Amino acid sequence: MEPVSTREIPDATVARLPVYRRALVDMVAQGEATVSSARLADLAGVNAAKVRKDLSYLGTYGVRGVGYDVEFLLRQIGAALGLDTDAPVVIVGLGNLGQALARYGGFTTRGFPIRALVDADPAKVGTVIDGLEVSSINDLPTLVEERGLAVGIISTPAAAAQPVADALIDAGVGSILTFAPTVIQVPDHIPLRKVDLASELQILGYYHQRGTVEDDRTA
Amino acid sequence: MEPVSTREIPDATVARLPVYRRALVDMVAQGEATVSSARLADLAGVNAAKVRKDLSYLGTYGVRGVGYDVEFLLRQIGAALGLDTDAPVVIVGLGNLGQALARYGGFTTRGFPIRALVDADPAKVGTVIDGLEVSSINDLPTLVEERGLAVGIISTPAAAAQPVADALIDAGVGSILTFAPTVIQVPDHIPLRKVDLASELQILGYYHQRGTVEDDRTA
DNA sequence: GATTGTGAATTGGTTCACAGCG
DNA sequence: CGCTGTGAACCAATTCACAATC
Repeated sequence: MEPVSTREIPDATVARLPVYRRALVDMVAQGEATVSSARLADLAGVNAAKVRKDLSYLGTYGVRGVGYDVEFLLRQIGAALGLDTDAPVVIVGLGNLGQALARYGGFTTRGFPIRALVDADPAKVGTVIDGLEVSSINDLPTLVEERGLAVGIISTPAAAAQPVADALIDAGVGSILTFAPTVIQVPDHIPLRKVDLASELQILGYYHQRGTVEDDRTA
Repeated sequence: MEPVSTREIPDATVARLPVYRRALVDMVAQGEATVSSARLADLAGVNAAKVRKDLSYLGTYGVRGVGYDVEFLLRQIGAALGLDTDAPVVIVGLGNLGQALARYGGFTTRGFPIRALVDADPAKVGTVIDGLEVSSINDLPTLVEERGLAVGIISTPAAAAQPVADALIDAGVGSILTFAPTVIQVPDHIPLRKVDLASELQILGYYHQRGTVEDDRTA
């Protein structure tokens, strides 16, 4: 039994794999059979050397003088990302954002079906969003067990985020994606990603200002 | 007239400034007057050396043996991020996500008021979301001029994202935040940030798999 | 005595450039 | 001949560790 992927893949590479993956999905749809690093780089918005180095961490799957087999590469990337098996998702916090995420098709499409919705507000518990009934946060342990929930999405206000994260981890959820505008602490073995909408705008603000500020002396 | 901030701030530092900023806002609310790099590091989920180095790019604002003045530091970070002046936002694409963003309070709070909503679907044009009337994409140039729109948020399907980005830039919008699951190309002088929900989950998938995979040989 | 500010060391990531191979 | 795979060179970011100084 070979392990599916043995080597360590650098973080920066891991973060680009989904982008390559999407480009490859499009290429399959177009019926293209092989792809060069230059072409894939173009579709992914990076340079060709980076594509080759990134892919080399997965294995030596290219053919010199030819390129990479599109379908094969797609499977390898999928395997590296663990997309072979579904990872059911629970969304906690059904405000504007949480409800939008619940209805958003993009997740379910590949490997991340939304299988539970949870909110602290008793008025929301029992309502149905996009065909799923909203549960109480107290039911998390049962839900995780019964539905095999693997990923928790936190879309609560900042104040609730840390207790919710704790509850998710206690209940057995294995990784967390948070939209709450606050820092949350999780044990080392729990992968955590953070999407912070307000921060994104502020970062843009910096570069915008930099670009538009007149030079003091135009010497 | 000194320029507000002259030196180049590293990208990684810029991305952390909003996090420090939020911690400082909380501290002001708690009435704390000074903060050490260690404490701020704790609140921001990073280490103290990083905080000191990051802040040193803004200027030498600390006092040895004491720490940083909370309010003063907050103002300096705000200035570095260009938060002194509002940057009105237009949201293009009012599906689930776009509508949720339109109603999401988090933006408006600090410096990024949502001032226009745009959708390609004629059935949506003229409807009102959270007090704002939805406009046609053809009206972008007029809207940008009349409302001083500075930031465009793209929450359209992938296929529409590039033309929408082009239209935003043509109309004079200065920076772009995109949620569309595709690569977009913009001229060098336009700051662009990308939030990709499906990718985030896939990245989590990698680390989850890594952590949970049994070692081949448990030697 | 406490805590900053920062050179120096280290680590991680990107890019170059070319040998290797189909 | 074309394109990959990868050492080597380069650059950016992080961390260390300690002198400066309130």
